[in-house]
Amino acid sequence: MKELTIQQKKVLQCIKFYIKKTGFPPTRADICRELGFKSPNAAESHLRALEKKGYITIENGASRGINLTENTAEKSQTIPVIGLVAAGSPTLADENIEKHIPYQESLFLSDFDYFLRVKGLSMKDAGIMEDDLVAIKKTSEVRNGDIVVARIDDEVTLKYFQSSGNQIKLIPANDDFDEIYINKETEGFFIEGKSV
Amino acid sequence: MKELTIQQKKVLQCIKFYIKKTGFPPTRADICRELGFKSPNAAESHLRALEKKGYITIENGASRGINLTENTAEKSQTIPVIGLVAAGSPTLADENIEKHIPYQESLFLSDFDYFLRVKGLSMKDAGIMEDDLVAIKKTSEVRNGDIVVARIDDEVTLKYFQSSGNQIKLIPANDDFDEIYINKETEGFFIEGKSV
DNA sequence: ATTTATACTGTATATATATTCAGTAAAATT
DNA sequence: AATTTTACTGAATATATATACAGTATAAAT
Repeated sequence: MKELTIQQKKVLQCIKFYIKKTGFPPTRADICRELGFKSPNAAESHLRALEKKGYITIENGASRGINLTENTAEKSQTIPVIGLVAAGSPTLADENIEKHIPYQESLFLSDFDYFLRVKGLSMKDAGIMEDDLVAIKKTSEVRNGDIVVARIDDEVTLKYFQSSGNQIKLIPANDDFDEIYINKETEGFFIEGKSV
Repeated sequence: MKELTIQQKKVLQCIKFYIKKTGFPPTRADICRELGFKSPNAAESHLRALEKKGYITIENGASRGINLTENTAEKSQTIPVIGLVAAGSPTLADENIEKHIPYQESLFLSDFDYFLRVKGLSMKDAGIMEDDLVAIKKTSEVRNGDIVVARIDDEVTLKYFQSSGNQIKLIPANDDFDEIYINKETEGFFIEGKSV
């Protein structure tokens, strides 16, 4: 497939993002708003270029008639892989990223932000073994029973989440490990995300 | 979530189908065309009902501003599971369906039509073991190297596909089994689908 | 018994939207 | 050196689209 220019890539990303956010494609005006163009024709021209290069199809006459071609929709993106080590990780800071791996967006539409490489066997009874990759979504909205990435100061662990009142229980899926009890308000305690 | 009426379900299905087909949501007029309504207000009313019941959100003023809510988009559907047995299966006829299993549409967007439960170990070197489920897409467009569901008269097997001219080779992934040679035009020979 | 929800047809309209035309200017290609 | 592509602004417009209003009729809920 023909290479895109930087601007064209921006427009394509803008379309993808807009669809992800709203559920439907943007209008010319929407693209202008997102990218700071002052004329709808700026968007129009880029769309026609993207169409010509085979990244999208445009239904003529239809509003929001933009369709990502199969190739574009499934265009492999990359997702960072982060190692679960004791001190301070995971963060998405560059120095913690093991590598980026390509993935088929269509296969993993349930959205997540990164893969966590598991160290240790504290979740082995949940089928999560050493060096497994767990898809993590960054969120602090977790429910009882969720497998969460919890940070206590500089230590980060993967555990089942169980909350009752102000008391939070972090439960490993391995009898050889102990449960952790912690208060919601504890300084330095934070839910980084959950497994999806 | 509040129950939908039959008509409302039809409209919701229509929206899902339209999005799958075109990549963007339908207009009121599109829905009317699909479902045979003669007034755009018929679609409008149904949309407002679907919105009220929480199945969609509508961006006011925007064209095609329909968004399936998370619950609706990920609404578990069911996929049939078919046992791979010698005589005549798999077909989607009711009597051959083991059961329907719910699945998260978002997790398996690469579309397929049914799961095939594998009997025997003829594909073991491809990592497909007895009782594994293989996702099958009904198609006769297959390429060399695809794992296909091939039917010869009443016998159905899962094999690698290799074609040269009119000659087709069906190759098992297990040295204990023999390759099958067959002519494209052979009566009773048919490619049912391929593994995805 | 009255209200509300469902399920439409039919008409009308403001506006959201695609799309064309006329330019300008720089960069890339031929 | 001439042409094409990229990358826009700015204005104009036909039409695609949402949406309100006026009805009709049946079923369900209160």
